[in-house]
Amino acid sequence: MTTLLQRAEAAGLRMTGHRRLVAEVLEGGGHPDVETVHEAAARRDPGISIATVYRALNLFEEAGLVEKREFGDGRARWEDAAQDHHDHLIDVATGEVIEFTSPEIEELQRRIAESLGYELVDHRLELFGRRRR
Amino acid sequence: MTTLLQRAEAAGLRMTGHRRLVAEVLEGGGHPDVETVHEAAARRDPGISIATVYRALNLFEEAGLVEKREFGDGRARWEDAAQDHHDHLIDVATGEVIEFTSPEIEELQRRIAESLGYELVDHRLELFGRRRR
DNA sequence: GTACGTGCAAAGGCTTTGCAAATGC
DNA sequence: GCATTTGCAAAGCCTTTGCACGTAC
Repeated sequence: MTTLLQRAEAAGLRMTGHRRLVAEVLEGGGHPDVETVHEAAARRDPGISIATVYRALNLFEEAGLVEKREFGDGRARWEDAAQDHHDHLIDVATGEVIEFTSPEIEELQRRIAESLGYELVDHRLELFGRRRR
Repeated sequence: MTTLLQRAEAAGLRMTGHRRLVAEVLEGGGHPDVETVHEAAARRDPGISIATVYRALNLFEEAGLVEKREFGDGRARWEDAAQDHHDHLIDVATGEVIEFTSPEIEELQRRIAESLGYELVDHRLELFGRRRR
């Protein structure tokens, strides 16, 4: 299992201290927004600016190493793209994000796109739910 | 079949001339962004400001009459909520938005949420595709 | 030494908002 | 008349960017 850092180096990116920090934060998992990534990185190197975090995230995204998500609250969330593909369920009460996978849904989506005359290149699926008591 | 205007009145909203214009534009269908709604409304009454369009759309949304969509390009798109529920396929080459419905996917989503211990309250599904030749 | 990375502050894009004037009922 | 709506411009929020300075190799 390769780390984000290893994949970034394999992609030919120059991995400076700051970029390493951002990569390590993302490896911590979750779906942090930019500010959260910045705070976590700044805990280890207070010198890192938020502009650098933005630039690093965009750089990683262009290289296909991380994924940008929009959950509808106006700011982007980021996650390591190394993991298997998954979708998200957002707890409407707490904002908690739960990951899940469903080969069935993936296949159904592909078939729907096809029936409309399209080749599926990407998709976005978010469920919003309320925890059952 | 009720119009957006009729539903807005039924909801107790004061439907001024400007709000009527915004409602009529949305009834024209499609997935217009705010600027597009404003342009269309201003064609009929050049006096309407974009602030009023924003306020009308948010008002309608709070009343559950229209839906706000985010397709990842940074601006919101709006549509009349009267129609049957549907999802969207976005043509990655042209940005064209195609609506579709799939009871199978709806049901699958409900079951997935349930298996995670959640009651599904909403969802968002967008497919991104490339037209097949 | 040259290209690249970074901090800072300014600017950009979309959206909201404070305020005074206009409008609806 | 009085509350609500509206236009305008300013401000807010997230994100990007210009520029000068630092750093990597």
